Amino acid sequence: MSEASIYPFKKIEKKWQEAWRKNNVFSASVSCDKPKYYLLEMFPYPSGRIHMGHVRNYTIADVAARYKMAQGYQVLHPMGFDAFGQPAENAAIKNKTHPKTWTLKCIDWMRKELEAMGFSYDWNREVSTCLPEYYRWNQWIFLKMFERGLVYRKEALVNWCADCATTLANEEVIDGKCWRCKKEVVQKDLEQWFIRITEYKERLLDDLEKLDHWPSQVIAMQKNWLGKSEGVEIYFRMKGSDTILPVFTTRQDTIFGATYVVLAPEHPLVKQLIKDSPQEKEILDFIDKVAKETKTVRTASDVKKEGRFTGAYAINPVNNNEIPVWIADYVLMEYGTGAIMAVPAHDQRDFLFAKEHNLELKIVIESQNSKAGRQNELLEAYEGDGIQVNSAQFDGLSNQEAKVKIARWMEESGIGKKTTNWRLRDWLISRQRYWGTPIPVIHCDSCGIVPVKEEDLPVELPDKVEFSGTGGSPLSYVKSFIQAECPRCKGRARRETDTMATFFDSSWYFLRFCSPKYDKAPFDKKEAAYWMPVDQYIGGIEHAVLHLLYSRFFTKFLRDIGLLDLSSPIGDEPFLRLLTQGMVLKEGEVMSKSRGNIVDPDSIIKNYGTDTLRLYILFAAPPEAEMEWSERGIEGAFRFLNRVWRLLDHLDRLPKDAQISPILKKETHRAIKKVSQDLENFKLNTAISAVMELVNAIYREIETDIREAARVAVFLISPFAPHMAEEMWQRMGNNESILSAGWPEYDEKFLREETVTMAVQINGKVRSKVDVSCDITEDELKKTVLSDDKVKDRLKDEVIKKFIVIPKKLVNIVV
RNA sequence: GCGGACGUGGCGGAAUUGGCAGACGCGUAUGGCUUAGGACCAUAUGGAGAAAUCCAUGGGGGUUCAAUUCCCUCCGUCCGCACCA
Repeated sequence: MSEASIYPFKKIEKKWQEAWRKNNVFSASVSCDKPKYYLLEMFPYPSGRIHMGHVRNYTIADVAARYKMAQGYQVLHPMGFDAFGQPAENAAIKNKTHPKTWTLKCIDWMRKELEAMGFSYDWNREVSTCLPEYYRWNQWIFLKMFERGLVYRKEALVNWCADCATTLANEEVIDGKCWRCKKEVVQKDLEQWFIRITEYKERLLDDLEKLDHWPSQVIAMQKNWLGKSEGVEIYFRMKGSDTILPVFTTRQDTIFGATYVVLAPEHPLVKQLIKDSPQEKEILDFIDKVAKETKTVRTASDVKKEGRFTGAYAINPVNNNEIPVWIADYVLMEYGTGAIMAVPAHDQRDFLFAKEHNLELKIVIESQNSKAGRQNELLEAYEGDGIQVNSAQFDGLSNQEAKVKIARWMEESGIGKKTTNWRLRDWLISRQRYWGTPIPVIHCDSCGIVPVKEEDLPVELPDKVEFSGTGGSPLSYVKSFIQAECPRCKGRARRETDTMATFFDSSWYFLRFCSPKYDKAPFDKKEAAYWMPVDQYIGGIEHAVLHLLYSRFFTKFLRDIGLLDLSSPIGDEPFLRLLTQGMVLKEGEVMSKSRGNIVDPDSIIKNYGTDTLRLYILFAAPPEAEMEWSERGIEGAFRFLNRVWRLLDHLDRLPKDAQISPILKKETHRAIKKVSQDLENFKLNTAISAVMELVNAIYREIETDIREAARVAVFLISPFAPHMAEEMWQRMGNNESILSAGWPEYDEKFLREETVTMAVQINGKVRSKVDVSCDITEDELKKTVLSDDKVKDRLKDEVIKKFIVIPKKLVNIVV
């Protein structure tokens, strides 16, 4: 390749990035006469280097931002850094640098990389969550939650990652492993800080209905996570005592088939039941054994269900049958009441356990297809629908009907109560780490837990800390930090040393972007009212339940306390549209450091320029699908951009007598229409192919007057390859940035066709084609088609039964 | 087990209120331009066949004049949740 045929991307990209910065073209402000558009990407953790996932995420968004700007929207497109978190602390231990120094350096580095991609961020609005001017508002929001009873401290079994030396929220435990370090998570009894997110569960579930523009997958995942399940709590009485044992079930229709009861080993009743009994020791040993198992082992489906008989009996309240009480590892304390009624005939887990321990089995639902009397042949539990049998007054009903009636009957007779159970737990937010927002609370021996006064915020992180990397929060060794005065009694007190989970920081950053320098509240109510909700949010699917659930909760809470003024069709939901971009793969695997298959964006930018990288990453696959990295693909994108660039030469050499080509005119307007529609719907890969088609058409008509078509091509490519577009636009004689030149409009009149080629089908198979005028009548069309040689040939002796016309597309002759 | 997404050439992918399957790109082939080219230009490119033609959107079935698109069923892949009672 000769140098002359390669477009000077290095020079151009630098030139325009500087121009955009100098002229502040991406700064957003409240405007009365323009519609607003808030475009947001999930802000990155400042690891120091951007990877292809970032590139893809931010490029998708940047195209939308530039398109909306060109269309005349007032676009808010901010960027910031989710800057607290463990990697900084680990780096501190390893490199003997302070987490703050390390983080701020990484932020600088990353900001430069993002700028080199030419992204249209309003850098005046940048926020970093690790700075006191940001995290003081974390503390402020925490205090507001505290005031309203949404924050509490409780000793409980919590998830503990020994490797990270800290607690984890349920949402952070994936397959029993730590979401960050992938090491096994254990349960530990600790006193921790929780947020009562469960208070909002109904709203979090119901409002999912409003999110029409979210991927169904994310909606499903959140529903799943909230895990609403409706059933009945049934009260069993213990034989020989007044103790009541409530169990939860969604299958009250099987209550007559309950042949034993099972408690979780941790159930508080267990110790009381076995006290002084002969099997006490054996059972305590069993409980001990189960407690030592990790959750992954305990819940593995291939593990045999183990259990012990307690020696106690419970009374089934519907028929006064005495049934044995067992404990078993397959019943979990944290769900329902920690106790179940076992119906081995109609629940596979109970079935397996009953077989194992020789327990009674009683059929109460008969499948409609099966014959009665197969009790002894059961090979597995029957979990489907059917007709009630052995169920007293409910015999003969369908089980679905019985479900309703039994629930009502239980409520009326005091045997049970309709209950709704949720999977969602309260959110554990305290972490035993340094690099996070200090929880603004003081422990006083006489006053107990006392919140820090609002005017004393922020509680700043002390700079001087030791990072031993061995046990306990580094903050708990900083005497000057711990020593505090009780805000209430002024006595000597102790400052809380736990910090907040970083998901707290990211649950409201989108609101901070509306007024990032505001110092009277987390955000300016008026500014937020103008910009919110986020019109388009773009990020990875990995936050489907974590960040996206917390953010929805925060927004609702902040609205409830009157801080947020939201009036949109989605009410107190923060994100109108959500796009979850697919992952970038190499040889079918996710790019990752550990796999060593990373392609560094910097090297691509160096060799081909950022416009090529941007174009390629969007062209290779639809935004929400996975994409496979291909070096060949990069070259193809680069070739195409060079082809576009060479249009400048052809414009210089335009023949004096060049005529406007009606074909090219049509192609031009068709391209505007197609690209605009595709951009509207984030069909970016096909938008790019439409631009390619236009460029191909220009080259086919290169002898004609291509000026309009070339101008449009530059516009249409501008969201994807903004640097090249700016440069070409300028070289085509324009002084203003293409960003302020608007977006081309298409005119239907150029799209109208005089004639059209219609396919002629006989019995649904294409047999010929005819060129006809667009406004041909059906009679004339029929005549033309039937006089076509190929058709005549085919139809010789056939009788035409039907003649179907799809205007401008095809005719189908049925014989 | 429950829930979600998906299955189209050698490859990435187009086409959805049912209407010409394979747009666009990659790769490949042939030719041109060239001292040369991994640059550029032109042509071809789902499979079978000399051709007419036939076959083809994971498999099978259905609805229809017409199905990649709608329905049923089976197979397969990916993702989320899960001894959740």
